[in-house]
Amino acid sequence: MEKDILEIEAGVFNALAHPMRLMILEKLRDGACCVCKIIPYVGGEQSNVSHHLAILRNASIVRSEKHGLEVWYEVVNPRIFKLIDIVDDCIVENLSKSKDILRILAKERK
Amino acid sequence: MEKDILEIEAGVFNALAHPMRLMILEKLRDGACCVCKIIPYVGGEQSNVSHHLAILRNASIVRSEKHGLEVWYEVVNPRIFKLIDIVDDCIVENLSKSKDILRILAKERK
DNA sequence: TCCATATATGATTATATCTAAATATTGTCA
DNA sequence: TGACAATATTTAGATATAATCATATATGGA
Repeated sequence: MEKDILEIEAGVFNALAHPMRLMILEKLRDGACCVCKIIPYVGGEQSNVSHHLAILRNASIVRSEKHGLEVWYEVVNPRIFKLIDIVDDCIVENLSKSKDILRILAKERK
Repeated sequence: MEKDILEIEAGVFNALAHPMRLMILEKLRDGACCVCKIIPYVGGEQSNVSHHLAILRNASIVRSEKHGLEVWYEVVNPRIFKLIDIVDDCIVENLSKSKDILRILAKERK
């Protein structure tokens, strides 16, 4: 039971573990968006973008809706952005720490 | 430049995208812990656990320290738990929505 | 120094994922 | 109905990842 939850969690993280999919989500920060806008934004093959959209959809991170010929995607739960923001913060923190260390090392070498 | 950040972000999510690694992090919620305690907790081969620890370490999610024969691991930034908690919440939300839908469908079928 | 213990690393195999190209599906309009 | 546009799905080859087994390294003690 507990193990099932971990598998689902891992699935969500896995869906987020690709630069193109993160880029798609950035595009969706401002709200729902047509695939025809997403493709030029992320700059990839149509089939490849579609593939990654399907992965996000299967992980229940986004949902899609048809409007005539177009398909619009939107984020199911905006809290997903909180996740990305936290990771972003942590990365910036780590980077600035590394920078400090480099600076100290540089001084010591003088 | 922007693309580099997305790659690093994806790397962090990727490190979290495995049930055993999430389980290791659960074990580390209470603080630093010896590998010898982690192995029985997650219930896997020693070398396999060690591999997964290395993946978490390479992603700067955990760090290790030797104490005699033992190696102790701890989470670098406890905010990582916030990530897991948010995903957990979202999953629970989704599941309860699905449950509601199933209930409605069941009623309609009567 | 030699041995036992704790952990890490490397090699191998099976499996999953990526990209890109081709093909299929669906909706619109003439 | 037929042709076209937007998107999805399938497929194949290349690449990456996971689990396992065998081996290596480091430490503390006899």
